[in-house]
Amino acid sequence: MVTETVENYLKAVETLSRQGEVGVARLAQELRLTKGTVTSMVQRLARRGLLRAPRYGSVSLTPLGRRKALDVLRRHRIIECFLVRYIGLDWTEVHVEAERLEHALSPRVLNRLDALLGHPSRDPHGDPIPTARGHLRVAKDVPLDRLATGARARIERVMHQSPRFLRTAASCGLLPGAAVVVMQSASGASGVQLRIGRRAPVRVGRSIAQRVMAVEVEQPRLRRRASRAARATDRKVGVA
Amino acid sequence: MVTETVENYLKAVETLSRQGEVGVARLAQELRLTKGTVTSMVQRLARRGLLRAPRYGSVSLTPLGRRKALDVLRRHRIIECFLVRYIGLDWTEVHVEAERLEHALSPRVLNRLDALLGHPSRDPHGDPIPTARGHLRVAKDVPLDRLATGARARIERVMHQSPRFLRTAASCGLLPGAAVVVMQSASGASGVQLRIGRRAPVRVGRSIAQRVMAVEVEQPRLRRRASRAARATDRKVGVA
DNA sequence: TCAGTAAGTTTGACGAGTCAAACTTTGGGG
DNA sequence: CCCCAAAGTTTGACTCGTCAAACTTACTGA
Repeated sequence: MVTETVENYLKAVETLSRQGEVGVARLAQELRLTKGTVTSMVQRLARRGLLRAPRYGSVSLTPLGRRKALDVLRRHRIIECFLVRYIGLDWTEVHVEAERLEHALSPRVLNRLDALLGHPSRDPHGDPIPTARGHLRVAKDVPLDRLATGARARIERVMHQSPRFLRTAASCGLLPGAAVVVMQSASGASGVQLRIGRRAPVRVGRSIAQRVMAVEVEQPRLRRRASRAARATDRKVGVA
Repeated sequence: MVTETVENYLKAVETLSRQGEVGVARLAQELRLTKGTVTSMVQRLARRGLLRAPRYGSVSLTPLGRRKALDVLRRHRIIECFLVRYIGLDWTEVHVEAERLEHALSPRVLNRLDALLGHPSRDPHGDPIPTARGHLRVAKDVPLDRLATGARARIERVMHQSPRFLRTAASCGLLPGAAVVVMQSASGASGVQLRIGRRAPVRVGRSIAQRVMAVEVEQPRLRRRASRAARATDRKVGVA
């Protein structure tokens, strides 16, 4: 039987492994447990064939474990969609709710939700939803602070769970789907200067720019007044 | 912290106590645990002030415990409504789904659901929904096998969790809201003969008749042929 | 090369929740 | 009045998930 706890470990390994090696310390931090706890749990899960845990090495999912992890992730993200669209929760707040509900959702209810939502491919944060057969589309987006000056891009994902963070991002227009133009690319610790949609340019701090993912767009849409240099002195919408 | 397990114990005590004394054996049967397990858990809950557990006596809820029990019940029943109305599950099947989800529902989501549903007062089985302030309307309905011949009544509740049972009841028209006329009251082990809605009369077995609750109705709706065979003789059920 | 530190593991302990099996109490029928 | 079955309790054991603290390993940089 896969308990809630086990599901959380698998989910954590899956998500962390998209950003590098997954060590015990990293997992412990993510799950808010001690290293010792994680070591022993990870060893048990390895014995159960859900993940690989080479001694002193990086933890990784077995095909079985990955399957189950994507299953949880699918439930999580579908619930997020549902909470936003039908229950009317704000997208900045759904994560924690989904975290609780994801473990209590039967396949039957999940399928109905999925159908009701029209089989969405992304959750409200822009993260891709694994398919029912356990396939997860790999995103090829890039954090804002890796975009060059002049680049035009579309926001794909805002990768953070904290409502605080998400509200900040949302308040300056950084939400999935938004069009941005890089006025001044990231350098040093100073962040990026962006024009987001039709708003006046804003400076976005590193901590945010690293967590907001975008894809470049060649044809932004036809514009007549291409140059609108420094009209941005008022309107201090958001800083970070 | 009130765990899922604790919630289930409290809910069981609450529901069982509406049908008599709540002993350890009864609880154990309901929760599908051994008597020993229940004894020890019940003692712990008593220590925590959630219920009273006199040695060798009947278990009962303290005000605090009752409050929490009704809270769970409220979540359970609101979810049932929701699953039927929005998710499109059949009312005969929602119980088990609600059983899982009830523990994962935050107050915030619960309130949204409640509002979305228009603050329903009954769940799909006809059971009353406790209010947000912890008040539960006492039903004054009566099982079908206590109705006299000639009685006209409205089905209020179908008190069973099993989809099998509920489908059987539903298939002969016994669902909350249905109008029935007792053609022949229950006697011995032979059940009741009923006319349900406009259907042809059916005989309903004891096991079902005991679990389907109804309230008598004086004016069934205007009828022209007021006088009929066996009417005034056996009205021993009426409240007045 | 090697010391210091970060990462990982082990150990011993604990609470929750459970069972099986032995034991005790209660209450009703002969 | 006594006995016995049903109800309730106790005991000892187990798994899961967790922690703190001691310990080991691996890596980094001086």
